[in-house]
Amino acid sequence: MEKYAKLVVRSNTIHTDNLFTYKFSNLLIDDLKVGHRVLVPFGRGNKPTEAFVFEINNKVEDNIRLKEIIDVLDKEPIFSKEDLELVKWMKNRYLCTYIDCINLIYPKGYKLNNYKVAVLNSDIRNLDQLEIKGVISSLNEDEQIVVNSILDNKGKIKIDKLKSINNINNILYRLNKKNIIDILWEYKDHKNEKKICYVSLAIDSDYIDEYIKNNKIALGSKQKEVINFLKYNDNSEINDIMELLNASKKSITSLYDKNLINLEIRDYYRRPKDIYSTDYKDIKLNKEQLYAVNKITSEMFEENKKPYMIHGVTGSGKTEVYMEVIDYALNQGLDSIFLVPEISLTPQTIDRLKNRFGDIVGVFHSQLSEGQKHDVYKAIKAGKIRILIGARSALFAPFKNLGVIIIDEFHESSYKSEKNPKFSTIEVARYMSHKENISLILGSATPSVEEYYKACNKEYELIEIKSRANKRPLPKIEVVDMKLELNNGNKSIFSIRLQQEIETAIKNNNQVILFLNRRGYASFVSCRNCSYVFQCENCDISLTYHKINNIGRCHYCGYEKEIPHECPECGSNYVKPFGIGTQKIEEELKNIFKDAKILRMDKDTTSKKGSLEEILNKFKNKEADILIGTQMLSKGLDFDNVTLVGILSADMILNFPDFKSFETTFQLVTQVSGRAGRSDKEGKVILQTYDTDHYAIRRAINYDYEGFYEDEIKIRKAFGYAPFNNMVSVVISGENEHIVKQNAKNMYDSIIYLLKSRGINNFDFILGPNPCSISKINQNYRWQILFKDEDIEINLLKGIIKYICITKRDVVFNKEVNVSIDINPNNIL
DNA sequence: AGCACGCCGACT
DNA sequence: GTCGGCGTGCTC
Repeated sequence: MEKYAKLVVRSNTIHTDNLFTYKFSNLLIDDLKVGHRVLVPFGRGNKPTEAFVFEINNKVEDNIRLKEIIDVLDKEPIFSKEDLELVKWMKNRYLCTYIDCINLIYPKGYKLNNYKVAVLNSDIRNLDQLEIKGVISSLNEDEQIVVNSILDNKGKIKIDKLKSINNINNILYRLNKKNIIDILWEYKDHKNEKKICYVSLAIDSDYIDEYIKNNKIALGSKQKEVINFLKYNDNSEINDIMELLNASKKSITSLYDKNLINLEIRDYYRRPKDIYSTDYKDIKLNKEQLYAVNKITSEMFEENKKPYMIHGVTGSGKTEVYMEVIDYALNQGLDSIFLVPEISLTPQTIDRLKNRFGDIVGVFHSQLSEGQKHDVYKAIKAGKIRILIGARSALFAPFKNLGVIIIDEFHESSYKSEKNPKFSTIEVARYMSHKENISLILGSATPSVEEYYKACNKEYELIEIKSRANKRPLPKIEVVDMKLELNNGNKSIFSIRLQQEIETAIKNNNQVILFLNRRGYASFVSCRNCSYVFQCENCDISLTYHKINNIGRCHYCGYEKEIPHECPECGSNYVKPFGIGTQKIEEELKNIFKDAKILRMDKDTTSKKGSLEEILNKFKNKEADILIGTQMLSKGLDFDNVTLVGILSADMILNFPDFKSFETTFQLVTQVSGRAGRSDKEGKVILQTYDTDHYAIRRAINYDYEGFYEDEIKIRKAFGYAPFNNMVSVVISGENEHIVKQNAKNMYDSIIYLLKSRGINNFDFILGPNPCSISKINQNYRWQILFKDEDIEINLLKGIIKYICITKRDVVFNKEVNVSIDINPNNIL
């Protein structure tokens, strides 16, 4: 009997993004299942290629010549039926390729090792020595060299090894034509699975010396050392022993031959190191927290339950609620996924989980190496990890009995992926929770307006936590009008009020956090004479000034340039940095508070591994009075001794050209303010702004989320933004500006043509084509067309975009442009 | 994409 | 006749 498999091959292009049909023979018929990873010959050269089985059928529709599956790559299928459904759903939802989705669910720990070989043709192989010699002598010199090297290598050689020979491709081609050699693909199955050898004593440590003496076993001095070492460190890794005792592998394995030790090969699981540490506190839940826990745990096994949204003020102890829920699930045999916006910014949360649950807590995020990802993947499959904390990609961990998904600070933009597939973590989690009856919990002090709207429409079970866990009131937020400040002659970045408060705080031995949403020293450098602005050479972005090396740096591509004293345009000496960044804050602060110890936390000071933890630890240990930072300090940090938070310029985000900027401002002000007064000490917040009347500011200083929501939702409705409409962004980019522009226009025309043919004549829902706000990144010009699903059904709209951008890609677009589709993008720059 | 093949012009 | 470069077209 013969069966047929439809599968997806690993090939990084939309041109092969299809299900391909292969047949497979009796050999595999019992072993091969849907979800298996297999090896298939692919393309004209039949290159061995990794592939994923999506369907298995007994019949095949049309009689195209089918190739045969070579091999099954794993014992068990790596994907469940649900996984494959999820892949198909995501592909359709985000208009990406199968492989994009597969890469999320299955880390590419496995590398196929492909190579081409030249072998003697079977006709030649069957000849006797003398006849072969005859054939060889009929060849030219080059050909003889090649055939002889094949003969020297037992009739088969890797083509790579012949590369030093001139014109090798042609020689091989000719030999192949003359029917002397065949050229074939071969592969080596190289699994990226580290194994580690563990060494233990075969005899009880108390009796081993006696055993050696009685049996008259002769040992070298190194071997004696090893035995002694094992007496106190039984079950050690062989590598450690070799390193610590400077022993050779042979000296250890010969102990095995003498029956003194056991060797055991086990999977090696690299645990990421923890640097940050907190003290364990025994915490009693308050009424509201208990209600939340009971609500969620009591419904855990109910079908068709709604996802939960916990709206709890900052410091309301949401993490405690999550941990209780995880604990309950654990006791019921269910595993949990705990998602955080960015793993590197949440050492405190990781630590709390590890403190409470120990070794079964795993950490997963996209900065792990492929090997490390694979380790975590395997540990989860083996049941060694029951709770996984991680960034958005952790959502796809291969738990068998997943019971709980928590999305903490779910309003954060990092939950929307910017890479293919450009998925929304909340959307995918809701899909999974619905399909597999998982308890989904979204938590935030400042829910996104979109999701809160859905909660109001009863799509979520809304749980409010209004009291802070420590029963302290939220810190009072005081607004300082920077216009007045300027009128009164204060040109500094710091208002008089803020300076006073900083001084008081330091005097009382308390700590201060200052927040500014821009790193670097100055936002741009320009000439006062001719208003020339220093720009990145690769991007349409002005360079941010970094004073340390007197350089301008592009925050998009990393381009750096030394800033000259003279203007390259007009030659004047009036080149000056403008705007403020965290570096400048630090500098000015040092001038005002000469004795204060200051730490700065932004992307520039935390890029080195462990440096973030170092800064946090230093601040926690009161080695500094003031911590200056960007966004990254708004997230969940817990410092007992901070009594003052200064928000230096709330306008920076407010004036950002994006429909979400008011929401972002409200969220940041609330989140940053929440860093003050987290323990027994009362906290205070000073907020500096030029726009004291803006509703985002006014609502934020009163901690009035509902009020802000009411204001904001009206605006969203009036302008047709989320949650009332979906938005689809298509960005066309490439090195040739003219072709990019032409292609964008081409796409627009094609879409108009298609819409007209369907009787649609109102094109108001299409914006563009226009150059993107950032019209060039990394030497690539960018044009954009934006769509809203106003007056058009979202699936029709997506169908049309899919048809133009994917199905008819080669007709509409040039080969050298890149087309990127984003459903509900975070920003439209 | 990435691979193989074929066409063409240059060179011996 | 031989060599190597590039353009083209397909992938069960």
